[in-house]
Parts: sequence; structure tokens; C-alpha cells
Amino acid sequence: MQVGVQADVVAADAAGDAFNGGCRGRVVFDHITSRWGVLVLAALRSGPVRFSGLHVKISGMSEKMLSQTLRTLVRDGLIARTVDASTPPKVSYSLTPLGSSASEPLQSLLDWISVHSADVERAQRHHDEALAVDG
Amino acid sequence: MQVGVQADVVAADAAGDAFNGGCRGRVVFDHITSRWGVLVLAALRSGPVRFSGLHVKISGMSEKMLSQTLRTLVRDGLIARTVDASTPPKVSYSLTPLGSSASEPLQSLLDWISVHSADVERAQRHHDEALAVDG
DNA sequence: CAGCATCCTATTGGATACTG
DNA sequence: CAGTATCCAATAGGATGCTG
Repeated sequence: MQVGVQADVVAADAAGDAFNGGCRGRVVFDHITSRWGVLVLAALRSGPVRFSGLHVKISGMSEKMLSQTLRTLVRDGLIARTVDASTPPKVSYSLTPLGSSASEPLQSLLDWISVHSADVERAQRHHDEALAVDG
Repeated sequence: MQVGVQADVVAADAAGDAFNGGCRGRVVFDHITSRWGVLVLAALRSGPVRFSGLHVKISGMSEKMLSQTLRTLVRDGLIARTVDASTPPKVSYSLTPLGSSASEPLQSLLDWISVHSADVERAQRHHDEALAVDG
């Protein structure tokens, strides 16, 4: 994934410890908050799932993106890949302890959304109506 | 921003309450975890900042993306825009209560990263070396 | 200063087809 | 089943130039 942004100034100042030393943490952030990364991580919170299982579970996701996302997350040590070498190959994916700990703040973000998404939508409507009247 | 994904199946199952009813919350998630959204939200945690202030603070960010991100977040009700109508116009941006509450789980995610990014990097190196040896 | 409009390129990501 | 490879469309996003 891409890294090449040098937004390191905001780092020490606003984001506290995160992002320090350039954008080391930025890559990790991009991986786990990526479009599909969250869904995959979330889908694995309840236990190991096979490749095809994930494919049906996350209905809109193409095989390409699934395998690509899994590869990234496995490389990051957040997800474990377990192969059962049989003639119909069975491959399971599960959260590592690291991945499990990562999924917790992620879950609280998800929780925030489930609580406040209505507020956001209300704000959007309010904003749009104000535009229509006030210009 | 884009919405058009129908990954609603994972919703009720793995992500708990989030993502329910299609992908309502997904949009919000995309906004606040977007490449620049996080940086802007983080940059505002310490208090109101002017447009140009944000521009220098988040060094790699173009004016286009800054204004675009701000507009989105203002519309979402997470950021407030305050205009001081003087001949050199002064516009400040600050977190709304909603935005402030959103920035908290975001911050815990950032904290997780600052704690564990080294682990991730170690995992990556380990993974790459294993590849080099094992194939 | 605080933006918006335009152009143009890079990246993301879906569809399809093929392999062990 | 569990992927990989290729092609192609949509989007993100940077550079530039212009407004109030």
C-alpha cells in the first residue's frame, strides 16, 4: 500500500505518540482501517473462518480483494493462516493475539458509529437544509 | 465519498450493531477513518485551528484535500466552522461535541498503533524472512 | 487568507479467466 | 477449494490557476 506522505508534523503535536518518527504507524493504520480490512477483522472476531466462508460472509467483496487483504493482514501478524493439506485444500484464517487486541479499539470505533450514525445523518440533513434556505 | 458496496451480511453477525441496515454507518466510518480525516480530526483535538494553520500543520496535504475533507466533516457535524468576517477573512475549525466524542475511539486506535506498530513491523520482517528461506 | 474549478495521473478495486 | 493474473472502470488525490 502507499506510504509516501510526509505528514509527520501533525504527529508529535496532535496525535500524541502515534505517527511519531515519520509515518511508521500510518501504514498499519491504513491496513486495518482499509475498506475491507475492517470487515475481515470484524468477520474473524467470532472465530476462525475459511477463505470461502469469508467470501460468502462479506458478500460484496471480490476474491481478489479478499486474498489481497488477507495477505496484508497475515504479513502484519494480525491474522493467522492455517492450512490443512488435503486434496480439497482447507485454509482457515483467524485472529492472532495481536490481531485480536487490534480489533478492540476498532470495535469501539464501530460501536461509536452504531450509536452516533443517526446523529451524523441528522447533522447532514440539517446542514443540507440550511444550505437550501440560507444559500 | 463512495458507498456502493452491499457488504451487509457481515454486519449483524460479526460487527455487532455497527453496519446494520445495509451500510449506513459505513459512510461515517469512511469519512472519519479516511486518509486525511484522521489527521484533521487529530489536529483539532488540541483546540481550534485556522485553515492555513491546518495547512501547515498537516504538511503533506493539498489545499484541495484539506477543504474537501473539512467540508465533509463539517457536514457530518463533527467539525464546526467559525467565520470572522474581516477583510482578511479568518476561518477557524474546531471539534464539535460529536466530533470530540468521535475522536476518542479514534484516539484509542491511534494509541494501539503507537504501542503495537513495532510488533507489526517485527511480524512483517519475520514474515518476509520466512518467505525468503522457506519459499 | 480561504477557498473553488479544472486537468491529469496514480491507485483502488471489480470482472473475468486461469492454476494447483 | 483456494487462490493468482490480467484487464479495465471508477475514484482519490496532486498541481495549477483563479476568485472574494
